[in-house]
Amino acid sequence: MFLGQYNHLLDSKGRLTVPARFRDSLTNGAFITQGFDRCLMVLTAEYFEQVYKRINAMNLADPTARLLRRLILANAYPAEIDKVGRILIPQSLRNFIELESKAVVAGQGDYFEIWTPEQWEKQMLQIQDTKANSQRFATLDLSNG
Amino acid sequence: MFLGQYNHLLDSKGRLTVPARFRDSLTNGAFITQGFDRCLMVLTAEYFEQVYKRINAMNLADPTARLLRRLILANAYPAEIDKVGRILIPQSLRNFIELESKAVVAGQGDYFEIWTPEQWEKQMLQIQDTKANSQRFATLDLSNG
DNA sequence: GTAGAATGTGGGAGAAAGTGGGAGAAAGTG
DNA sequence: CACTTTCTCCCACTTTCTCCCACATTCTAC
Repeated sequence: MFLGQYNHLLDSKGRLTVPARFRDSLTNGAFITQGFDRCLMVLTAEYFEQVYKRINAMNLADPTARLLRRLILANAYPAEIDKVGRILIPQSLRNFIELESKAVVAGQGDYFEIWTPEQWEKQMLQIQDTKANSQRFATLDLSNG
Repeated sequence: MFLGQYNHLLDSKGRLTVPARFRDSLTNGAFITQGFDRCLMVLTAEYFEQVYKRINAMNLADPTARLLRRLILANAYPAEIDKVGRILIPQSLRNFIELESKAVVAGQGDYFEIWTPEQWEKQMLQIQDTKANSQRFATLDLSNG
C-alpha cells in the first residue's frame, strides 16, 4: 500500500526515484499516466489491467468512449524501474504537469501520485482548510461496512 | 499493447517511423485504414481479422452497415514495416487527414492512431476540459474492487 | 556514537531509435 | 517497345535512450 509523501528530485534525464517503501508493490510492473487534476498517477500493473479491461469493453462506435480511450491510453506508459529504483517519466507527461526538477510523490493507497511542489502546495491548502472540510466530505460515505 | 504518444516526422516519401515499442506487436503484419474522426488507424493483423469478421457478419441490406464497410475496407491497406521500422502511408490516407510532415502517433491498446498535430491538439483540449470529464468518467467506474 | 547498510542523485559510454537520401527495380504511359 | 515515374531496398548519419558505475547522505543496529 502506498502511503505518505516524499520530496524527490528529477535528474536531467527525467528520472525520478521511487520511494524505497513503494518499490515492493511494483515488482510485477507499473504504469504511469495522466491523473485527474494536474498530476500524474502511477498504478500497479494489476490495477491498470482492470482499468484497461473496462475501457476495452466500451463501444468503439461511441464518440465519448473514443475520447476517453484516447485520454487514458495515449497518456499511459509502462513504467520500468531501473536497478537503483528510478522510473523514467516520459516527456509528454512532464509537460502536462510542467514538471521540472522538484517533485512531490504522494501515496494514495492503491496507487501514487506525482506533483509539482507548487500544485501540491495548493492541494494542501485546500485540504488544511478545516472549516471547509467539516462540510465538504459530508456527502461521502465513510461508514464502516 | 499500444500505449503512449509520440511525435514523429514523415519523410518526403510518406514514410512514418513506428515507435520502437510498438513494433513487436506488428510482426505478424498490420493494416492501416481510415479511423473514426480525422485520423488513421493501424491494426495488428489479428485485430483486423476480428473487425473484418464483424463487418462481414452485418446485414448487407442495412445502408449504415454498407457505409461502415466502405469506410473501413475501401480505405484499408496492408502496412509493411521496413528494415528500420517504418510504414509507408498511402497517398489517399495522407490526403484524408491532410498529413504533411508532422504526425502524432497515439497508442490505443489493441491498435494505434495517426493524427496531424493540429487535430490531435483539438482532441486533447476536448479531453482536458475537466468539467466535461467528471461526467464522462462517471460512466467509467474507476473504483478498485 | 560509530560502522555498515540502504537510499537518493549524478553522469559516461555504448546501443538503439529516428531521419534522410541514393540506386536499381517495378509499374504505368504513349 | 521505349520512356518516365514511382516504389522498394539499402546504407549512413545524428540524436536519444539505456545500462552501468560512482558518490554522498541518511538510516539502522549495536
